[in-house]
Amino acid sequence: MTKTAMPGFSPCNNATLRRAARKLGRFYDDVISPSGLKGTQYGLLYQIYVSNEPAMGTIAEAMVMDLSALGHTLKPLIRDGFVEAFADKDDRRVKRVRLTRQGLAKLEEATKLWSIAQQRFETMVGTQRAADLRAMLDEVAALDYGPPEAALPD
Amino acid sequence: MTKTAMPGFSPCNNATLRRAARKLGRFYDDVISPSGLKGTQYGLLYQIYVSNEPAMGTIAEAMVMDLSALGHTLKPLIRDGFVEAFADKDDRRVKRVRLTRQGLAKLEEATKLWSIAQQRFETMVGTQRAADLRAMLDEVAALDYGPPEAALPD
DNA sequence: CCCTGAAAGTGGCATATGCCACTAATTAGA
DNA sequence: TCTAATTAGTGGCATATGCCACTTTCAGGG
Repeated sequence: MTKTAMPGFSPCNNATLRRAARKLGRFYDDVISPSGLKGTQYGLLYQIYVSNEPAMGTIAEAMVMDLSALGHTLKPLIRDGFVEAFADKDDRRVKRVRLTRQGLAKLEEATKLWSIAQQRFETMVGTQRAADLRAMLDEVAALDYGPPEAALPD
Repeated sequence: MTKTAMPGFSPCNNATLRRAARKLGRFYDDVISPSGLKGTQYGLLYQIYVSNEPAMGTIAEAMVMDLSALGHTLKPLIRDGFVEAFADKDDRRVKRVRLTRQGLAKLEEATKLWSIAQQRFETMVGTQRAADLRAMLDEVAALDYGPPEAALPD
């Protein structure tokens, strides 16, 4: 087996994770594309859908995403009328978001496609192994890479 | 435990993978940042380093990355003098790349930082579990999501 | 040797993500 | 109550990634 025939096989956990993310992302994107949404956008609409008119910070936290990055990612979805934002009534600093009627319709349309991708993937790696993988990834996403220095209790 | 205290827990393999990639990416980025490189750039320099004056297409394949995306990502590294490109002598369509003296020095500098991140991560999740995770991710990156339609043999 | 089709990159355009510097709105204090 | 510190977002800037339309080279078939 020539080394050029296989992936990079770097021992770096980060590089390996990104490599897999690129590949899987393209797969989901391809399958979901007929809806006009990217995989990431589908995930964002879904997160908003399952939340209760969440504040931006809440979504960012749930998605383990930078708040400003979320704001950027949200723009095209708002521009296309799938999501609408409004100020919180008790704290005007807080901006909440919700799906529009179109957004909900688009989410439902995309969910059918997502199911195909999801199922195809799970058929290939096995439902149980996929669940194990997600569990491991959830753990990674929840890790607390303690503060670089200081910030110790008391 | 309030639900806002944990990640989104989406059943979507793609969303879960991206979520973990964002978190881990930031961790490695933070630790490697003193070198001035991002985690992705470190990975790219490393890949070039372990290859033999690879053609762009070869790197793209090894990293399971789009060729044009690789070209874009390579620009800042060439601009900063860490990588240099040159045409293949037998096929002028092919562009090969290699690390410059500075690039090699920067890679060595960054590798020390990378080791810290790598070790901190593995201490948290366990060396064996990290290896298992990478194996699973390498498998995902190597999957063949057969052609959408047609393209069947004969 | 000329023409056609495949192969390798480039550039433009759009989304994905982060960090940093700021602004606006709240809350904690004196 | 007026001010300092904190919290939630925004905008700008830079990298990360992809897709598509081209341009340049090669490899073949006549």
